Amino acid sequence: MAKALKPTNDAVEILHRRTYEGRPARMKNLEEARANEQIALKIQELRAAAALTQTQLAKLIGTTASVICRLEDADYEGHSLAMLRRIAAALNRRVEIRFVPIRRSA
Amino acid sequence: MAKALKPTNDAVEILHRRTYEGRPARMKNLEEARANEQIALKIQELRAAAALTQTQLAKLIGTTASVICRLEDADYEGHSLAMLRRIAAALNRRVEIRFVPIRRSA
DNA sequence: CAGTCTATTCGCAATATTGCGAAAGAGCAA
DNA sequence: TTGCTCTTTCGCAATATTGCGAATAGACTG
Repeated sequence: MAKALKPTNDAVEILHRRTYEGRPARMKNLEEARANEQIALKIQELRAAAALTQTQLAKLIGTTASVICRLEDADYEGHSLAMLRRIAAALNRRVEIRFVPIRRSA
Repeated sequence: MAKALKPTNDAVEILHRRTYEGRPARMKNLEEARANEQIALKIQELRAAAALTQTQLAKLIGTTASVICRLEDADYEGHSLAMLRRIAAALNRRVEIRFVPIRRSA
């Protein structure tokens, strides 16, 4: 029968537990949801700053308004780098990606 | 600025030369290709900094080594936010996305 | 040399994202 | 009210990304 927590000095195993098993997936989803929300908001802001309607921006990047609307929905979870870049390019910007260290309090 | 070949120990510069020289097809989407390349490199760096093998990182995010290898390929064009976040989370980081204005001068 | 660990490439199925039209809601002005 | 513009939601097909094993190559050690 399996031990609840088998002894290990395998750093990978330990980190895996910490990341996926020991923790409710809720936290990760929360952070992700927040991030998605911010992306949606950012797209909205960029479009507004450029004084474009959803239809206009859609045409700029070669898609339709419903797609833009979906991207600006705070609950949308399907953001992709490809799409963000298309929008950025249309608005004369580039997508900068950084891996920022997280401070895990206690 | 001079674009003539000069001695360099800048890894990005070296990789850039190796990737683009003699491949005019790339010049079209140069910026995007370069961005993908930097992402690949960044993943490699993060993994190395964490002292992980591809297999170990793969297990951390619940996939296989071949997937990690693909992500670290400078020619890979399929980078997604979802995957970047999984990697970031495993390495105790978060993905920060910014739309930065493009300076086309000079 | 064999053995081990790591990295890379390939092919295809499974899943996720995008494309797109149609319909309807919201707001505003005449 | 009607008309107009913009936005939002829905469903499904088309495309893109991921999962994953197997095979290969490279580096290193004894």
